[in-house]
This record gives sequence, structure tokens and C-alpha cells, in this order.
Amino acid sequence: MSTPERLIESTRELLWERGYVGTSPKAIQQRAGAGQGSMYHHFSGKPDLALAAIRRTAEELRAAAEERFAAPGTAVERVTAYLRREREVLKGCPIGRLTQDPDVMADPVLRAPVDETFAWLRGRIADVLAEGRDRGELDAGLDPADTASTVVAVLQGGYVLARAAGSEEPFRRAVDGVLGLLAAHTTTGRRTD
Amino acid sequence: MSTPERLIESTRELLWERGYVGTSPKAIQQRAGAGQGSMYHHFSGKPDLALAAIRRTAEELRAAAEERFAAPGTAVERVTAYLRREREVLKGCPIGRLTQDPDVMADPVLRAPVDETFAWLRGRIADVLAEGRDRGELDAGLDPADTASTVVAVLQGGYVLARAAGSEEPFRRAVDGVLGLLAAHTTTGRRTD
DNA sequence: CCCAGTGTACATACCAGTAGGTACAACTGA
DNA sequence: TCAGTTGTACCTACTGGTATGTACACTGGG
Repeated sequence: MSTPERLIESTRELLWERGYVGTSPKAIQQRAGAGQGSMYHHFSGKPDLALAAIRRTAEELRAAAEERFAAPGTAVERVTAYLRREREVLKGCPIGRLTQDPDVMADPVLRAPVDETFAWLRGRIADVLAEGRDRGELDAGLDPADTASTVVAVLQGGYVLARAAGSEEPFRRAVDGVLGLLAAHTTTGRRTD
Repeated sequence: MSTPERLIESTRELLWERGYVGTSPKAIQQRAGAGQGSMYHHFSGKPDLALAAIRRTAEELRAAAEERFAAPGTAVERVTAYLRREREVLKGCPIGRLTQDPDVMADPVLRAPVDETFAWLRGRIADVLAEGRDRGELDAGLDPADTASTVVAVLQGGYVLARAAGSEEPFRRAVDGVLGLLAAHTTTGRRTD
């Protein structure tokens, strides 16, 4: 792997583990096995490097999500597959955690990919739900946009609960809970299973 | 206000705004209008001060929540009142944000109040929902513990979405979404309003 | 040669805390 | 009663380390 590549990957890991304010250029260099001069040669500074790292992480997240949404199946099946896909729950969401970083949120350039990722995600899930509703799989009274926001929020909040508890259990429960609620809105009616 | 009091309040504000790693003793002192010696006289260091601040914040959060849960009304009404209560949405949850702070999560003493707060919250909401189910207000097939986790997750995730978007809208939508889903589980059946 | 890529030295500020000292009030014992 | 002691609250100065870069010298491949 090239030096810029190693620097970006190290930054991605550190942003995930420690956030932006908790990540120093020195720590990035050490993890990447690169010298200081090398880092400042390839990137103008910490924000520049962080931007590259954030963009790449956002891109990966989007691709992984789209994989589930584009799969065959009913709307609820696809949303379920997305919610239940394998995740490093205790590490949290690498994009969501950035919303707690004051320096990221204060910089419009760094913040943009975070904003765009969640906007896309909410919109994409809303589309899936609207499609399910139009196909007659889902209750017509259900608001796709609101429900999509709920689904994404359950995910992000599930990470918070799991980290607080030091266990994946609350995450699983939150996901099961919202899927249970959603089941009652399918046109097959309430489930008792 | 006494000096220790001012120090605790400043720490609470800074933990909320910038997190633990983003908050320096110096910043705390300046905001509190206290000198360095003064701070180290009253508190053994940054973790000690943070503990006092976190405990107080957790206590307040719990009291504010209990106020809604103990109010009269159906289970759904009380959960709705809790979810819709006035909040500083864009600032996020002062307790939830701590789960993204590596130094807080790494210290069992600092982490304990965070863990306990969410454990209590999930349990308390589960109790309210179980009560509603026993009273016949809610569908018997609904799992109170799972649904309670979902409710708390929607809240925490709603903050994340709102901060990412720079707008309260996604938070409101997520709350409306989960309440809409919950409505279908009331014994009056599905709503079409 | 030349220049992208890398290494080392230096610069300035901040972090988190320790050391040591001042002001003052309360308490002691002769 | 009153000099002396103790304890509380607070302050400034100092310390070793880190944060975030600049400046510049060097090296090897085209």
C-alpha cells in the first residue's frame, strides 16, 4: 500500500476509535508508519486528511447499504436485511460518531459528507418503504419519510445504547422492537409469532 | 454560586459542547472564573471533576424523565409526552454523547453513570409499556423491553440525525415515525388519521 | 540534473498537573 | 488575651509532554 493510502486508512481507524479531536497527526503517522514530512507532503494538514478519510468511509457505508436495498424481496425484508446485517456494534457508526465532534461539525467541508450520507440513507429507505406501500405490502397510512427516519435513528441510537451498556444486547432489542412495530403495518395484519 | 459549584457547572457545559477529550482543565477554569490552584484544591483532577458533572447531569435527566412517566394518562400518552418534551435537539443528549468519548468509556468509574442512566431509562419505559399492556391499552404481542429500547434508540439516533442535518426536522420525523408505528399496536387498532 | 518523496530539526502553543506560596479565619495553650 | 498554629481557599510559576505545523536538507529513480 502506498504512503497516502496508509495515511488515509490510519486516519479512518483513528477517527472511528477516537474521533477527530482525539486524533493527533502524530498518532496517524505512527500507525501508518510514515514520517511527519511525508504526511505534510501528501496532505495539507489534519483537516485535509480527515476529509479524505471521511469521504471514503461514507462511500463504503453507502455501497454496503445500497447492496441490501437493491436486493430482491419485499420492502420490510430489505429493511430487515439492512438492520440485521453484520456490524461492529460496539465500535459504533464511523459516520454517526462524527456528529459528536465539535470541530467536524464546525467545518462545513468536513460536515458535508456526514450530512449527505444521512440524507441519502433516509431518502433511500423512504423510497424502499414507499415502493412497498405502492406494491400493497405496507399499510397506506404509514408515512415513508417519517418511518425511514425512525429506522435510521434506531440504528444510530442502538449503537449509543450498546456502547453505554458495553453489550450488543440493547442494539438487538432496539432493532427487534422497531421490526416488531413495523410488522403490524404490513398488509398481512398483526403478527402473533 | 460557590467556586466548586461554578466549576461543576462549567464542566457540565463543556462536556456537553465539546466532550471529555475536547475539554481542557484550563477551559473549565476560565469559564468558571476560577484559578488553576482553586480547581485542584476542590477536585483531584479532570476525571474527578467530570465525574461530579456527569453524575449531576444524569440525575437531572432521570428526574425530568420520571416527571413524564409518573404523570397520569395511558402508556402511549406518557411515552409520547416524554418523546415530545422540549429538548435542545441540536445540542444532542448530554449523556448519550459521552458514549462517543473513548476516555470516558475506558474508565469504569466515569462510564458507570452513563450505563446506569440508560439501563434505568429502558427499564422504566418497559415498565410503562408493560403496564399499558396489562391495562389492555396495548397489543399483548408487543414486547415491552424491546419496544422500550427502540424508543430510547429513536431519541438518541434522532439527535444524531438532527446534528448531521443541522436541523431539528429529522428528529421530529423519527419521533413521529415511531409514534405512528406504535399507534397500530394500541387496542383501538390501526389509525388512519 | 531534478524533483517527488521522505526524514530531521525547529517553533509555538496548549495539556494536565505539581510545587510552593499568600491571605485569612478558626482554634490552641499559656 | 493574644502570639502561635492549623486548615481552607486561592494564586502564580514551573514542568515534561503533546498538538500542529514550517523549514529545510537529503536521497534515489527517470
